[in-house]
Amino acid sequence: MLSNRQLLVLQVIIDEFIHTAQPIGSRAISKKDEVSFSSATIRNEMADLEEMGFIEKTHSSSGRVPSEKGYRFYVDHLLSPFRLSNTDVDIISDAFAKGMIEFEQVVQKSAKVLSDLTNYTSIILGPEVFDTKLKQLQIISLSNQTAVAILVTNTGHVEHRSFSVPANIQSSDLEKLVNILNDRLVGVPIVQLHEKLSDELTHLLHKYTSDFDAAYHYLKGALFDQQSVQLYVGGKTNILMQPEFKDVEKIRSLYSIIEQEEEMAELLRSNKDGMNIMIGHENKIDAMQDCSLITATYSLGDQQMGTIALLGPTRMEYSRVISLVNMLSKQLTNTFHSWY
Amino acid sequence: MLSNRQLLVLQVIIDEFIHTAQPIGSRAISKKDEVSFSSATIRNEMADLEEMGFIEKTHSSSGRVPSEKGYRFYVDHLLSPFRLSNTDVDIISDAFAKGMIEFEQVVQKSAKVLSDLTNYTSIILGPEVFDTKLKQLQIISLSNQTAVAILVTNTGHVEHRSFSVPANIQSSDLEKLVNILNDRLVGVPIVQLHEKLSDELTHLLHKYTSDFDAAYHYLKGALFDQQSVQLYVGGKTNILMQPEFKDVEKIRSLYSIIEQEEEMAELLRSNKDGMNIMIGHENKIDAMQDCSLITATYSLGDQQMGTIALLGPTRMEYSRVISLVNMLSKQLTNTFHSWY
DNA sequence: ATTAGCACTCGATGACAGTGAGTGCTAACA
DNA sequence: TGTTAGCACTCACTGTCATCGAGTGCTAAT
Repeated sequence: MLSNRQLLVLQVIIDEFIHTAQPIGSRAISKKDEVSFSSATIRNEMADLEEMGFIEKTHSSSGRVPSEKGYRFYVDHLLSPFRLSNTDVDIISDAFAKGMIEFEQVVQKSAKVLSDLTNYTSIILGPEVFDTKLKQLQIISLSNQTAVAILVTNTGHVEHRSFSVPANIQSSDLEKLVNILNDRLVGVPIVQLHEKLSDELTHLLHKYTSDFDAAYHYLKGALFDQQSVQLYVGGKTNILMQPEFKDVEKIRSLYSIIEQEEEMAELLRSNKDGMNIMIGHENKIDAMQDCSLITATYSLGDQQMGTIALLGPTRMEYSRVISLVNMLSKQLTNTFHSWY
Repeated sequence: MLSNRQLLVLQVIIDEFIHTAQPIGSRAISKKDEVSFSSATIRNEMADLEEMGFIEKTHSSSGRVPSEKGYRFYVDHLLSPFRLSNTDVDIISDAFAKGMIEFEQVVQKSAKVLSDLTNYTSIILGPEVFDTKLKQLQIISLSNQTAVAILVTNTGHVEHRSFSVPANIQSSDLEKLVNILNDRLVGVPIVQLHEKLSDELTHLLHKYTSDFDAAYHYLKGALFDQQSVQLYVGGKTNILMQPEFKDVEKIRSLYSIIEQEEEMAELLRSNKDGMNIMIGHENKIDAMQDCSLITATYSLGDQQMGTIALLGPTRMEYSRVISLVNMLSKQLTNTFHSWY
């Protein structure tokens, strides 16, 4: 395979390019302390590395730039275990130090910390609701015609929705309905809630007046209309600071992808457990072909819960970034674990 | 002041520039149907208009471009009452047609519609809570150590916050506390809630065990910690489509302003009732000096409630945009009015 | 008062040469 | 045989120069 010297040269090229975003020439490499060969020797090695597809020229007499295959090799074989700086560790610890209780809060904070530390864009797929159970259902009348339905889960998640109450339904009817629903549904996993609500209760409700039917209809609409994906994005504008995105068109296409929450969620969900690194064209999505996407799952117990991701240019500070994503996913897992 | 012909020329220049974003030459103007003078005549008028500061050259032999003073004159004196197209009206009506009940929902939708229709960025300052009253307070225990506090207003707004319960507080204590609080606080305007909570209840609570003190402390923290500004932004990426923003640096500074919610809210709040148009340097904020900001207030009864704003380049389609902002603010006012 | 005509300005475009950072190759060397 | 010095070559980049054309301002004719 690759000689030690070739490994060294490749490593230097990628390390350097990651920081300067400029093609690297043989002379620059030979001047590095850890390299003790002349530029001519380096040139030979570089020609070989290019032939093998690990590096590329931008034009016939330019320095070399890592190819996607180069990056892939780099993350697979050349990454030395990276020690996060104390400040990095401190910042993350601090973020988790304050007693946070809500999923949303924790995840939001994580997204912010991750994007701030990396200057890339973080995307976190919020905790999926596999294990989440209904804690309480409430309906509060606001006026004769309006009411707000509130759903609380055992994880502290609160979902609410206002709806208009048809004239023929009394607020006392609603109360009764809610009582029945609470009796039957508290403790039911959220994912089964819709089903349970339909299956078990439809006939039960029919025992009572037909008003319940209408009420049920409205309530269902109120609670299950919007299946909201929990996607938290941090540092969206960090993309603008990367030199590879000085083209407004690129930025636009990337933003429009990120904003398609359903697709992004699907993309993140599709990753396997643990850490995943997608480099350039390994990403299916067109607008991401100049980007790398690093994902890691976090979990509650043995249930996978969500995904934490970082989106940046292929020229990414992989070693540090991987450690950060790793640490954050562990922190999330720990935090959630400590709650139950 | 300005002769009719000068008015005509100025109008043509601005109308044209708004659509092409290119400097306009005398020949182009003279070829317009509504203009029946030779290019030489136009040139003389343009020289005068320039001397008066309404138009500018980008270089010594270029066509003319409107100055900020020109835009100001245009919106003050040259805007013909604009009839919105049927599709525009339909889209807005449709958006409000579906029975929406929550402030958030309505405002969010408005922001989206406005930015979609204009291709600019809309910013809506959500309904301020002057008239909003507490409808109900709830505390739901999630586990021994955690609970979620839920606050519902008469406007259907739901605010919630999880918090950890100190070991020495029983969930029954919390229940009692909430009962007391509800007795005393339901119907109290949200703005006074904090004050009322401190003033009236502190001594009352002392009657009971000191545990209440701690519970009160936690509850207060849970409910009043974050005074969240309700700022809804729509079409943030529309900025990227404007030719005046092909410079990434400009985009960044603009985004960073928009993201400073507190400042933006303050800016929007500072506008007087009715419609306001700020052109270029009339905006205090540096990053907005190439932009125009159109704001309009919407209201509930005679209480001012919030502000709807549209941010675009100074080269803005003023006539249509003003009508749209106007219509939307009216729609918001109507909608909210119909609720009470 | 209007306009035709003309000299002038200046950004944009393309051709061209010079520069320099980089390469590949060859021949000399340890 | 692996390494390196040397050299010819490539090509992006920069600055200069001429050309072009859209536009102006001014003057003189109508």
